Amino acid sequence: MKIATWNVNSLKVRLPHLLDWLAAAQPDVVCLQEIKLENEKFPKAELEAAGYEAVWAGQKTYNGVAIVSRVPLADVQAGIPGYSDEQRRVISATADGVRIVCAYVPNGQAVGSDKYEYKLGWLAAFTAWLREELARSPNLVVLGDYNIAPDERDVYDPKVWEGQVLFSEPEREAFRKIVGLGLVDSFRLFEQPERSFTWWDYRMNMFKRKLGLRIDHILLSQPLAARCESVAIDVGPRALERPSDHAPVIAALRPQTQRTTNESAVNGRA
DNA sequence: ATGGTAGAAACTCTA
Repeated sequence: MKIATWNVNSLKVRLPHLLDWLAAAQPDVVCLQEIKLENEKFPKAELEAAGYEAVWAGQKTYNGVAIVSRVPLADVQAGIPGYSDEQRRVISATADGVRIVCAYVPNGQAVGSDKYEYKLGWLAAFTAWLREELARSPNLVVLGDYNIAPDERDVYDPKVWEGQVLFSEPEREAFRKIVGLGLVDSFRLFEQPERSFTWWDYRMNMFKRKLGLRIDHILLSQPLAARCESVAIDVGPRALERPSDHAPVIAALRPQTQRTTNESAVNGRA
């Protein structure tokens, strides 16, 4: 199974990019963030025509998440149970025996701001819930826009970003706590190019200058990490006209029945 | 030190 995450920054604007990318990358599941549209305006028919079903939790103007899949989705749940939040940031479903949590972590705006406090409180609630979810579902993937660069390697200039929102120590500590539940940052299971990023500010030609952050992540439970054979950032869509400011990240998982030592190709489609 | 861009919406907020 190929599973991906992509903050599309408006699904209305980015639908052509998404449809092109589905055809090119052939993911089985794509988790979307910042769809920025009301539930009634979700492009269900367009995705169905491409062979994908979807579940979503949208709202007007801001936030909004969706899971798009060509594998049947079951047990859909929106939000963090017991955490009241008007902002649509989480949707979960099960596909092919894998429990999928699609998350859009708050941005936090600036260290010390009200939004930053909301981000840390949100992360605490998210983490407490994930602990239970992981106990219920050993095959768990928690993916999305975390709005946290966990390591110095994940920031184009750690000196510039030290103490700044997206890279501040409390945020990175919150990320480590999530990983500490027993999850793996799948991207780092494999050798990766230097300066691998998933987000580049629209301003100041940051993408062309290759100055970005790695803030979108695919965290896998141990059983899924054992099945993971590749993880990559696809910068292609970020280079298109009128792009999202984020690039998709895609992970390939071997089938559950296959031995982890088996080297036969299961990702034959490019 | 500021502003630079993009999206949605509506003259501003969020990222």
